[in-house]
Amino acid sequence: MAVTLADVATRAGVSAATVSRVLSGNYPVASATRTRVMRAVEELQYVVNGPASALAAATSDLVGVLVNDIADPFFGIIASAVQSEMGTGAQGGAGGQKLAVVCNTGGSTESELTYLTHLQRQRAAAVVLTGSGVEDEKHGAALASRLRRLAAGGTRIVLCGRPPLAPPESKPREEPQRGGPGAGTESGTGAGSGTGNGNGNGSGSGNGSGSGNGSGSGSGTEEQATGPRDEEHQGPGAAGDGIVTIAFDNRGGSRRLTEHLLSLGHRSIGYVTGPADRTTTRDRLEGHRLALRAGAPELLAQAEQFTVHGGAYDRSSGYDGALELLRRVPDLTAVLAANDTVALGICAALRDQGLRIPEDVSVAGFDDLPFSADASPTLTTVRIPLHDAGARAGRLALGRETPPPGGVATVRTELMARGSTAPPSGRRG
Amino acid sequence: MAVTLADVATRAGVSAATVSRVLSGNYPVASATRTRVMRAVEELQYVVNGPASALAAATSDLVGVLVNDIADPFFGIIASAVQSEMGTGAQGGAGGQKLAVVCNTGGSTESELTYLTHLQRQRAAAVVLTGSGVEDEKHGAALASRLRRLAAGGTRIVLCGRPPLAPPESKPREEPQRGGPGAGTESGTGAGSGTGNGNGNGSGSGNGSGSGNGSGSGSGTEEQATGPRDEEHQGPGAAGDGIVTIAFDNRGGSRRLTEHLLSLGHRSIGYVTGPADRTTTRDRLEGHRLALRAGAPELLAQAEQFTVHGGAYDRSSGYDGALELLRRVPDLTAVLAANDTVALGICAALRDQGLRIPEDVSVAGFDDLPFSADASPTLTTVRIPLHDAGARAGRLALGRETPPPGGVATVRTELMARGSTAPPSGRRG
DNA sequence: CTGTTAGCGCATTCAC
DNA sequence: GTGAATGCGCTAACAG
Repeated sequence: MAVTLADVATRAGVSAATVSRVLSGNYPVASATRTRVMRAVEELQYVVNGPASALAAATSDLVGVLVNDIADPFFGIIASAVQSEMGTGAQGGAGGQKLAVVCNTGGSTESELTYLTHLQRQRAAAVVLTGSGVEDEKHGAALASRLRRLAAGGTRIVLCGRPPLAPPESKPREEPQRGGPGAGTESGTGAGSGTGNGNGNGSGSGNGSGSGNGSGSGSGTEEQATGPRDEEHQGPGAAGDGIVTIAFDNRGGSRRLTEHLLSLGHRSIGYVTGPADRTTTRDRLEGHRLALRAGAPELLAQAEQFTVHGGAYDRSSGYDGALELLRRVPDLTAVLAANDTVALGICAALRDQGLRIPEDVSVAGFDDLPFSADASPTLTTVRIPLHDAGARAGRLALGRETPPPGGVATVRTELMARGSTAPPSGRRG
Repeated sequence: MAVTLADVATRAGVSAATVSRVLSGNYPVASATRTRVMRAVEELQYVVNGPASALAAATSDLVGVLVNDIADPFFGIIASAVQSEMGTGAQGGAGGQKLAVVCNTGGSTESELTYLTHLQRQRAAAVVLTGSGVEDEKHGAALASRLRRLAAGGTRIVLCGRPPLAPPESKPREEPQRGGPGAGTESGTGAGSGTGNGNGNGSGSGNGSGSGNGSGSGSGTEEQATGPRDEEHQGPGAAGDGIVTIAFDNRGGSRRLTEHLLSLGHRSIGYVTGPADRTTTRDRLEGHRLALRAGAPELLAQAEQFTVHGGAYDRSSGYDGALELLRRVPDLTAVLAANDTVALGICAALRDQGLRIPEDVSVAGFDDLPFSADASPTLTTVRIPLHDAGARAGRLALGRETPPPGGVATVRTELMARGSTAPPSGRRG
């Protein structure tokens, strides 16, 4: 059915072994025969049989990039960046080329596992998981074990945009995804939940670097291992298993965003979250609550009433959420969105209700996707260096960059204050 | 290094063949042994070796989806739809599962070819090429030959969102990508058209089908082969080589859009195109010109002055293009964009110039991406059923749907008249 | 229904 | 430098 190595060999008057050597390039071959072989390859339009090659060599050139929603530019940008790093193989020839393929899980845990299985079947060279993970204990365990098995099999694993894996054996108690016990992760999930009030952050005292971290939030720091430095030698999911992660400082960014609103004078701030069980959703909400606790603790009591749990990171989630918020809190002066896309939906809903942005209500998103700067009004949001993060993930996947200490790096996020936020101004008559 | 079929076999006390049979599922096996094998698989955490399997079976479960820009929702939506069709294998088990992976070419021809090579290496089950193709004669030939070779090797090829391949030997003269000379189906396009006005329809006389070509070459019709029915048995790229294509009626949609503007009273209409060498760019521009020819022929003379050739399908292309247009034509009353993203850039530029939309200048996009309906003002555009088209492409790729007659189907596009277009109104004082 | 026997196409030892 | 073996892990005929 197809031309094989042997065909090329006969055509070139050499042995199959020689052809193989010429093709792989990493072996001394007389330039005379080399050209002869190359010519035969050309003439026969020979294309290596991947499976056979992979079987014999026990390696593949596939690099999988898992994304939650391929129609969302957030992932597109990351995936594109990852892939941009693949082309530049060390070898000039087609030798070191890796094939970056993106797999769309749609945010489904089963789909995620299925893709991982496929990738494992193909003996993928690396796998990059992007975006928020699902906070399900069972899935978390299944995912972690499969990932570790993959890593053990030689596949490089990179987490990009989600927290590091929970440690293997440490009996997970309440915070499957989070760091060790010491980590004052009050917040962990919890925060998100109810008013989370009362509880002055467990970590309280001991800054516990962990999440709680009232203060400047250590999160902002680039290149810093997320794991509690002061506790063990290496944080959770540390280099031990070779799985490296590039986390986003969602919490810190979210916190700064709310501080921005607070400083503008807002005291009636709504929040439309992302899907309930996602790490990103939780982190951003936590950041918001942290800012409230620090800057306007009196708002914490009713926090839950000002929070609508959106079902997805999409436009309609924002649209419906805004409507619901308006119903609950007629005198709302600002709304925070799970991300930029949700923010756009919120804007649409507000406009449909005859409200002006930002005169009547301020709106802010998260991510700073390209369209945010062009929206009308321009959207205040939190910028995540998605491209840089993706590119780094790509390099890490290729082993072209040394992993950060502890196996975890957190990229900084930046507040982008733009036209959609302004001081509240005693709305409508 | 890894557990193999043989390991599972011994563990289960059966032969490797039996294990293989239960795993592939398509063979009678005693349910007793089946469960025994399954248990062994579980216990050993066995995962099939893809390369070995593919080598032995001479088939793979990979389906490649090539896109020009993964960060663009246009492609994300199509890719997502394609992939949504993969899951539902006929078999209940993990048997029929195909792995849809998307490959980001970045619009580069070399990259496109490279990915195709990789996919050919992997003996992909199918390949779906989405979005506009590059109008380069040399590349077109290289691409066509590689595609045909792939098809010959058993890989199903589906073109989605681009015109069918040019016929193999027919010496391409001026229109490498286009159908035969006879193609007179103009009606297609015009038909749906709004005002359906006079429609001079160039086809009348000369109809050179070529670029200038008044004649539209039947884009509009759904399910109709693009190729000239009346000429040969099958049009270009017809089922002959097994390559099936789902084309978008870009020309017809664009034409209707311009007719909409014309009927609103606009006579000073600018156009910011997409990249110069793309089929989509050309088709949309042609539709625009067709509408002008039919509805306002006097504008044709200066058409080129009203046209800015954008460098990409992105925001900045629109921003810069609008500025340039304003410079050339101060009294511009409307601007058409290559697509929605470009339109947003145009809107931003206009606003930055103190112009109101649509009071001062009307703007329209193309594609009707999700954000277009939420833009402010809501964006007039042309809707392409991207999801449906992608899903169909997916089914075709899996062989789960019979190809359209002639191997080519054209999906209809629909004018979405919204808030960004209005009658011109003697702008600014 | 299940075990045996052959390769699938290529990358590697080894000899020469 | 190059050719001749060997086996990667699995599937697909054949037997039984």
